[in-house]
Amino acid sequence: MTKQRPLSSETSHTPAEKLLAWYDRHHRVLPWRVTPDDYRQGVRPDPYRIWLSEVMLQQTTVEAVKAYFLKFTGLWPTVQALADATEDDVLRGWAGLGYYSRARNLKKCADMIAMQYDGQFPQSVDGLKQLPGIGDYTSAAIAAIAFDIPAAVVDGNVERVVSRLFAIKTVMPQAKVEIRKFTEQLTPQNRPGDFAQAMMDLGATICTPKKPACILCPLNDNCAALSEGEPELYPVKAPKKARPVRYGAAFIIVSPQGEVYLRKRADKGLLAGMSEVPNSDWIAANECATPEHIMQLTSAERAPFAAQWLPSGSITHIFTHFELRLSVYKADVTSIPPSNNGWWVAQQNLGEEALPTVMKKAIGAALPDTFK
DNA sequence: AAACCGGGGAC
DNA sequence: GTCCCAGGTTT
Repeated sequence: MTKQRPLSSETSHTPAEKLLAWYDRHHRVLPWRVTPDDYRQGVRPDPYRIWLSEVMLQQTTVEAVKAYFLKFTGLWPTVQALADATEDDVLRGWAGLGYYSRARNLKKCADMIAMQYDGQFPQSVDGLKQLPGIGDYTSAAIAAIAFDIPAAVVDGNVERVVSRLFAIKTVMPQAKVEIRKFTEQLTPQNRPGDFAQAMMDLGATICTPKKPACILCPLNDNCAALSEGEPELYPVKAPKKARPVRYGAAFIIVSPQGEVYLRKRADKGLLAGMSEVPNSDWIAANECATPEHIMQLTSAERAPFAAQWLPSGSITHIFTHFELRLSVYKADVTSIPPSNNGWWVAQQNLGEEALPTVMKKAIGAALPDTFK
């Protein structure tokens, strides 16, 4: 009696089994990742490195994270080492990566693990989710990848893959509930960590937002969106709102020794706890704003004190929810009026400060050789 | 549910 | 220019 064979490429393998077989051949090699072969040899991921990578990867591309991950693990190889660092150390290390509350929560979390958890990460989704900076996605990702717990790991890649597999018509973010349910249904008991990473690799390399490579996809037989003919229509998203423009002025203050004057931003709100050059408030102007009004918003009259302010160009910087246009002014001074509680930094040492990109742009406009 | 919170790369 | 990236927190 011969065994019945399927007529098409459709087999009895589950989507998870097909995806894991694809992952064994096509997985990305990343600095924080244990390869499937190494995992079979008994190698296990370091929960500290998985946590660190997952926080860095929140809304941030793999390519951008690599260098920061290597820098952080070099400076702070363990969660205890990170707990022993200062918050300013961590913010300086994070400068340029964005979403700086991640760095502040990272430090808080390291302190908690060191002080209250005996240096060990909780080995459950619920336990992990109690920690600062660890939400639905990151708790599931650490549980799955570091501890091989069959948690449903749903990031932007998985949302795209699953919404296409099942041709989910519900608009985002309302569709997240359905997507989670389907992801739980897909997640296997065997190799859940590799399954989560495989879903993300599939979304990053095959099931891409535009022009997905469906011909190469191990799940193309299972994909309802491909059957419909336009997989790139998923996930369905609502139109986005326009980004308002804010205006202001930044002031590069230079000492006789060529140092630049910096100060520290408030510990809440935009760029919290980071360093800055003195600058005005950033005011939104609607489309009806007159050129005179914008001139006023970007004027040297908004400086923290009177000086010979030299117009030194302007910069534009895009934040998540507004666009910022700053006029930049420079002045050489011999002293700073009191109540400007900042500090002086030699120009060649500015790279070691916790300067967000917008501030590096402003300094670069007035002092072009600073960040070469 | 919506707003807030960076920066950069691909197109 | 647009989109979106291994999202979390706050309101």
